[in-house]
Amino acid sequence: MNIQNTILGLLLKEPQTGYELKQLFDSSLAFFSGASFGSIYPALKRCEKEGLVNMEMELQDGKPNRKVYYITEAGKDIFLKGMQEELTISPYRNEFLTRLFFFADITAKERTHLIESYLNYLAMRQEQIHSLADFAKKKADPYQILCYRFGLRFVENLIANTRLLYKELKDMNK
Amino acid sequence: MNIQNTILGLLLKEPQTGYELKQLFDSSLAFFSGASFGSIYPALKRCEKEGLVNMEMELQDGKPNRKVYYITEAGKDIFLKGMQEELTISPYRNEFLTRLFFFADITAKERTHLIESYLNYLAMRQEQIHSLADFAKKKADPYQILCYRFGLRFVENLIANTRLLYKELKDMNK
DNA sequence: CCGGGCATGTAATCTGTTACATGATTGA
DNA sequence: TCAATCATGTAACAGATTACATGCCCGG
Repeated sequence: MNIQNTILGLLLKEPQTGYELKQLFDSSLAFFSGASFGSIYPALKRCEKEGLVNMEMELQDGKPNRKVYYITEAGKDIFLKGMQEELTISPYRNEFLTRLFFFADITAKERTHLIESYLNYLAMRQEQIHSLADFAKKKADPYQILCYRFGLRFVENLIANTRLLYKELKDMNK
Repeated sequence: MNIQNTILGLLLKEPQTGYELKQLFDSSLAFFSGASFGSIYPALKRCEKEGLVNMEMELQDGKPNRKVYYITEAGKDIFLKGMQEELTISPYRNEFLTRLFFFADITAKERTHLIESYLNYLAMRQEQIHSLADFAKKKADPYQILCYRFGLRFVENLIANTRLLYKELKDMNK
């Protein structure tokens, strides 16, 4: 699922502006997706040109006008096709594991620091998901709640795994 | 860590050709990294131009000549700088979780199929790591063994998590 | 005789981010 | 007064992949 199809999926739930889509990418979707304005706005224009969405301008005073995008039947078709395609996972690059692979080349202090940085990062990710509890309770559909719970367990597992690694590292020097 | 620095790290352990580096990316590093020839060969050329590696041609008959690359002191410096930089994790896109977020839009059959596909994928990943057992026992340094063990637990957790998700999904229809 | 392994490389393409540009309002 | 929020957009760049091009040897 590229950004375009993810946007179509979001518009299927509710018509939105590019700005609001960005906020969704930064909150509800932040754990497993993301997008910058530089990719959202061009994608919306492309979709409009191809008839996948319609745009309606909402005039505002004081603030810039809002361009609200609605998905079309053609857009829905494209989105569903993407959802039904065989699942192909593009090889994902894990920065932490790559560095761990080369731990022999740095000092003990640097090793410790890297693991602690990673644990800090994971704590931040965990908070990020926890902050979605409200969304999960109020606006999420049952499957999005599964998604939320899956994410929670995923981070918990990662943290436990990293702590174990930390322990193993310490035990090596005994 | 971009591909260039990963290559430098590998050359620090042992001088290699681009072809051999590709094999490493496809085996030992496959779980958390990856690279195509189209990125490896240009990276090696760039490194040579910048004095980060030296090249020695090994003439072969029957087969094409091998270009063996050796890391230089300058190359080692660059690699270590990369290792010592603050850990920054670029937001990673999870194809499966993205689709799960939109499960409400597809049929029950398609939902089941997607989860099963993901479990198949994870089983493949698990096999991929298991196939490194020999490497871990013979050629890996102690930290690479930690990396290997971390990876094993990571997939195991993911599989358990996905099975739980599967169960939760089934329980929804009761 | 054909596919796969060995071995190198380039060009076109893709998909996205970062940085820049604009500009009004609101709250600390 | 200064930063943040609302709101849209473009241009330059980055970092890779895919497909193509070459060519010999070996085993089934």
